[in-house]
Amino acid sequence: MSANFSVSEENYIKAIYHIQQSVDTVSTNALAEQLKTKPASVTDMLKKLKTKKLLHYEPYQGVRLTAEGRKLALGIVRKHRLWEFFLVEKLQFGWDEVHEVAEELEHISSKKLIDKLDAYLDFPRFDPHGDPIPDSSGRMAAQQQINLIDLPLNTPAEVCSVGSQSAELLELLTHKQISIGTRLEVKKQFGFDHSIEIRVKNQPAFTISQQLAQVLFVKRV
Amino acid sequence: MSANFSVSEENYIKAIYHIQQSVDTVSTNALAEQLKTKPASVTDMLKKLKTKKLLHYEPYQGVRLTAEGRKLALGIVRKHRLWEFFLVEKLQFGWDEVHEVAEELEHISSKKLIDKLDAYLDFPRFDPHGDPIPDSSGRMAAQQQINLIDLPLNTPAEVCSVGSQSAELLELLTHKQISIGTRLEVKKQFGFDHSIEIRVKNQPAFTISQQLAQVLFVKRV
DNA sequence: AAATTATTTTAGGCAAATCTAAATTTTATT
DNA sequence: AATAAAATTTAGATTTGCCTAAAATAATTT
Ligand SMILES: [Mn+2]
Ligand SMILES: [Mn+2]
Ligand SMILES: [Mn+2]
Ligand SMILES: [Mn+2]
Repeated sequence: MSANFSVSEENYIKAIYHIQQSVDTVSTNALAEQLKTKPASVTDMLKKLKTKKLLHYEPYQGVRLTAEGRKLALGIVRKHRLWEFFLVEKLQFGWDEVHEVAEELEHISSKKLIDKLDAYLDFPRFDPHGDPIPDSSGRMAAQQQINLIDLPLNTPAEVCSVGSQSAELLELLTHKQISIGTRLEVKKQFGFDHSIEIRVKNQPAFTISQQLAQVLFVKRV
Repeated sequence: MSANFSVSEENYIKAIYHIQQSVDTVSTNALAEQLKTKPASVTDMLKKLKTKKLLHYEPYQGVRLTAEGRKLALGIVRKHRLWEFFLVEKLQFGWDEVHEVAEELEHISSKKLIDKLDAYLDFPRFDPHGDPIPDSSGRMAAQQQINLIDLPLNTPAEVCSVGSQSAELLELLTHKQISIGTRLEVKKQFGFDHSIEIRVKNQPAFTISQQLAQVLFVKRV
């Protein structure tokens, strides 16, 4: 029961899982880009993971996780998000500095460890970026985040994650005084450049670009 | 600054450090046994670690850590013991089930993580087995444990670790009602078979074999 | 439909970490 | 000192995960 997979294999499975959230079938190139590796290396790994029955793969046809592959992916996502929660809630990390560390911690194999950590943290349902945490049987709450672009007018919402951690984005967010937890609503949408006008608390409304809105994720409050 | 070492390299460095606690220079065979690998593999790795200046090695001469190697070893030992403390104190693991998990956790690379964990745990000085935890600059308390064989007569002491976790040993300890934290003193030593008579609390004294005494470590209280 | 372009796979190679078997060196014993 | 035994190293393979360059296939454009 429950084989042991390498860090590389786990990273592939998790990446496929994430890409499958938006497309049905995952291409070799998409995986190579996500994993910062080359398409030829991806093909090699796909052949191996197929023999391990973690995914469906036919040459040139792209790839989809099997039920078993999805189960493995959910286990890794669970570990990743629980560790992120731990780092922020207990160790006082900032939400923008936990990802890389969790990228390593998610590969610690002990199931007992992660279940005890879950209990210690009091079974959190969302990680510091607002993403739902699968429970020990792989179930999780529906994604509550939507892109700021898709938030209807005059609907109060709260920023719960950002789609990038680049220094340039963080600089802009700092200047605009937007951070995780900021309450806002959209007052106007401009079709010409897809910029939107938002209002934070009772301050005067201001405009943000399409590019910025696209990396902001919010949930209704 | 501060290069990045593989899990394998780190395990070798830590093993050499531990063996050097009892002998000055570490043999290829001793390392192979400790790491459950073959002497030929050890030789390969020693050549590599030598080029990385972590140890002094001349063919057939055995091996000793350099200052840099020792520093790396202390960092790994620090991580191992802090994680063990975390697992026992926060996650309610038993002291006898933390070693394997810590064996993985000790290779998580973030220095910030380990320093924040240290602070969160309130800078513990000893791990659940009574072994001292190096601080962030590599300093640690002197080893306070001594072998039960070496405890003088009529000196109150407390069991703080056992030299093995075999099921057979644990069965015997359970039967004798000895566990981590048990207070005892040695009442008699028998030269013939090196068995010793000990007394736990106010119960009647009883005898334990040399083999058992040799795997029990205590500190004076 | 043919040609061009993009995607994906194959072929061949490399570095890390391991192994077995054979050769070498050191240590212990006669 | 010579021999036997033990420890260690070398030689040659293997597996994993990655790479580049070339070939094959699929998708798009003319
Ligand atoms: Mn990872
Ligand atoms: Mn997250
Ligand atoms: Mn280890
Ligand atoms: Mn310990």
